Parts: sequence; C-alpha cells; structure tokens
Amino acid sequence: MQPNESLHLSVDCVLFGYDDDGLKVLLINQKEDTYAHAQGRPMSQLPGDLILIDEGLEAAAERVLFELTQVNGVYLKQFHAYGDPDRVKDHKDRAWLRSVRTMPDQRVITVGYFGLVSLHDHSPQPASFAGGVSWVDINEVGPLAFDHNSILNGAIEALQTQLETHHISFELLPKKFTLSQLQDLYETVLDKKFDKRNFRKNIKKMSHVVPLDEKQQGVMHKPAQLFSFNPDQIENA
Amino acid sequence: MQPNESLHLSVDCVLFGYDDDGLKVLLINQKEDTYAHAQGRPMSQLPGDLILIDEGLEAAAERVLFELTQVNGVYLKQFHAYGDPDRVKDHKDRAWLRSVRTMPDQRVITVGYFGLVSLHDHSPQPASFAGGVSWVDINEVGPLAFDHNSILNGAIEALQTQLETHHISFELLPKKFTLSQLQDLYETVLDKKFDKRNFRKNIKKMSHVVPLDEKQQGVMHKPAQLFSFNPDQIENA
DNA sequence: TGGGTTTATTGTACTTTTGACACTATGCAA
DNA sequence: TTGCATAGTGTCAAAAGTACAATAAACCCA
Repeated sequence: MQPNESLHLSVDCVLFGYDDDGLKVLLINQKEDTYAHAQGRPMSQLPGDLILIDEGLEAAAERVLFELTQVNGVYLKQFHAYGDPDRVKDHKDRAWLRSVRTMPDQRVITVGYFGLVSLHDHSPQPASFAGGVSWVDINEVGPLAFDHNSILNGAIEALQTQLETHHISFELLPKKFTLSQLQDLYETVLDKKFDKRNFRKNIKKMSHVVPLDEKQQGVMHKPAQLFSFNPDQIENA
Repeated sequence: MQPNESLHLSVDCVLFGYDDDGLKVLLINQKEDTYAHAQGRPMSQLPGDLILIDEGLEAAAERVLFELTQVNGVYLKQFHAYGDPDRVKDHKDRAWLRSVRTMPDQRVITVGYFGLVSLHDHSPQPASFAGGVSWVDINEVGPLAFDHNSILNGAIEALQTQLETHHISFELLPKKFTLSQLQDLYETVLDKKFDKRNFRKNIKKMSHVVPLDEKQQGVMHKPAQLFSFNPDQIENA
C-alpha cells in the first residue's frame, strides 16, 4: 500500500439558474492570456476550486459559489466524484493549469455538486458576478475544459432525477409563480411535454403548492393566479 | 487559495452478499492488538484503502475487493463521497490508524462504492477470504469504525434505489433461481412484503426473466420452476 | 398407500392512476 | 368591438395497482 502522497482534491459546481428564458448554467471564461485552446478559441469551465485543508466538501462548494455569486444558502447536492487519473492531463488544458496552479501536473480528483438558483426575482444579478462569469443556456454549452462536459451531463441527469423524486422546483422559481411557469420548468428540465390539464390535476394533489389571493399583473392577456410553496408541507416523496 | 497539500483519498467498499439466509455485508475485524475500542470491544470496519497515485477510483475499489475475495467482475457502483474533515479524527479510531498508517493524522476523504455478489453458488467461499473478514447480516451490524455506519446506510439506500430502478437482482441470485427466491430478495432488500400473485404478474412482464425447462430438485415439497436472466434483454428502465 | 406437511401456482373483481382530448374565460390593445 | 394571447376546466377509456383463496405437486411418515 503506497500512500497517495501528492494528489489533489477539488469540488466543481454546476450551478443551474432558471428563468422564463430557460435553464442555464454558470460558466467561467478562462482569461485570454491563460486560456486553453479548442481550435484556437478560449474555453469555458465549471466553477471549482481545490478544497482547503480543513474544509468539508459541501463547505467548499458553498465557498466557491459564494465567491462567484455572493449568494448564500443555495440548494446544493453532491452527485458524483470524478477520479480518472488523466482527467487534467489533456494537452488542451495544460496552459491554463500552468497559469493558475502551483503544481500543474498534480492529479486532481473532483467531487461534483449541483446547485439551484432562481434568476427570476433579482437574486444573483449578473452585475454582481466576477468578470468572465456568465450564464449559458443549457442547450448552447460548447466544449468545456477538462472533463467538465461529462460532469455537466452528470449534473443534468442528477437534476432530472431529483426533480422527479423530490420537491425542489421552488428552488428555481420566484416566490410567487403561475402554474404555467411551473409546467414550463418541468418541461425544460425533463425535456418533455406535459398535458396542461393532467399536469394541473397532479399539482392540485400536492399540498405544498398553495394558491394565493393574488393574480399576475402587467400581462396583456388573462392574468394567471399566483401560487407559492409551503415548505412545511413538503413530504419526502 | 491554499493548495490542499496533505490530504489523502481512499475508497471504501460496501460489498453486499446475498443468499437464502439474507442480505449480508462484508466487514473486516480489526486485529486484536490494533483495534479501536467501542466500550472495550474490537470494532469492525468496511474494506477500503488509499488509492494509488495512478489509479482510478473504480479501479481502486476493484482492487480492494479482489484482494479480499479473489473475485473479479463484481457489480460496483459509486454512491457518495464522504469528506468531513474530522471523519478519521475520532478518539476511538486513533489506535488503529496509528498501527496501519504512516501518517495517521492525515485527513482522509473517501469515495464509497457498493458491490453485489451472490453467495448461492459457491462464488466467494468464506474460506478464500483473508482472515478477519466475515459476512455480517445487514440487521446485525454493530458500531463500526470511523463514519462507516453512515457509509453503510448510504450504501443500503443506494442499493434500494438501484434495485427499484435498474435490473440488478441477478447480481445477487444464483444463475438459476425460483420466483420465490426473487421475491425474497426484493422483500429483504426493500424491507417490505409483496403479494405473491401480484409480484409474479409483474415479473412476467419482464422479458429478461426467462423460464427454464427445469425444476427445483431435492426439496420436500412441490418443486418450483427455475428461471434465469437473459442479460441481452435488460432494457434500461 | 394414504394422509399430512410444505411450498408452488394461478385468476378475478375492484380501485386508482394515467392519458387523451377541446372549449370557454379574461384581460389588454388596437 | 374585435382580435389576440394565455388561463382555466371535465370526462371517458385504458392501464396499472391491490386485495384476496383455492388447488397442485412432491416428499415424509405412519
């Protein structure tokens, strides 16, 4: 048994943001002078960092996200650890690693977390983000550094499973929302269509989705009733 | 950003074994002279090891299991990474760590895998195991070293989910099995009872469970028909 | 050889859930 | 007032799930 003396551990965060415009993921654009190359273009990557020596995994993920978005208390869930010995050895990623790491040749195992934020209200304003950080539509993500495309795919699958088995939709919606918004969210994340009447039938069975005495305003059509989530009534299903 | 210079990574394996006697887990009994103490008694722990410097995570889990059971090709699935900074700092675990590790104070993050083997045929004979290794009924597991009880619980939940969503039961059964054995397996793992007729109705819809022209032998009651799995017909459901 | 013991095997009626499907209502703008 | 856009609503049929009990086959033993 040889101890693994020099091996690094990081967390990578797949932060999903949602608004009426679709599902997006937070990506970091590598700086021009340090970028890795994909056919000559700078690449993007998932936010992540080496964990500190006394820091828990989830705490590290929270730190990474807070540094980028200044938002605390995001829903965060670990979904997979990626440990291919060569996952940071690809030629395309060498330049970037050399520019930011003291030990660029070190093997790095990473633990993937996905997080959820609503972009409806005005929570994490793009303005409050560090430069070079942007929301990219989930369907328009190009090649990413390292194995980040497969981490992203893992996160999407985990998100889909979680949405189908746990009540997490309120993490992605405004506090007050319409049933159409809720349905759009399901259709976007699960990438399939639902029948409007059947969908609403199912929602009405969920005691944690409560109708408000309030209607949508400022729309040029019939205003929809607003609903909200009652977190006390989320049964573990 | 401080690099995490001295931090170790391990895999821990929860190897489930199943036979008509129930669901068991493979545990290692710490040696008398090195044991940690739980009210004065030696403790058990999950098999695990630090990963080698050039070894993938799954490869490490395979190696750990092979060293113990001499069996290759077990079904293995990663389920969670455990990274509490204090997870190997508990007083009860110090003695054991000092006896086997060159750097016993090092923080260790571990990635949990669960594995499945059938104990029916004669696959991994207890005889072929290293000394101090034993199958313990899942309902009779006492306090384990480190955070291994919570790792075990995580593995059980992952196994239950996997059994309900994927066709993995054949990993735990003999090549030829009866429908009662199959039902017992489901009842044991999911810890709930099924109606015999309804259960069989559902099985008959699964095209990968195929009846053989063969019956149980040597039983003093009506012999049951034998079935086997056709792996080609396992649809991804 | 016949009766007792043990487990295997099978079908039906009822309830619940799912899935398909189309029209009316409301508010705003032109 | 009309047109436009989206909200909101019920029924029927099919499928899936659930509860439930009598007969069949092999062995053992007296």
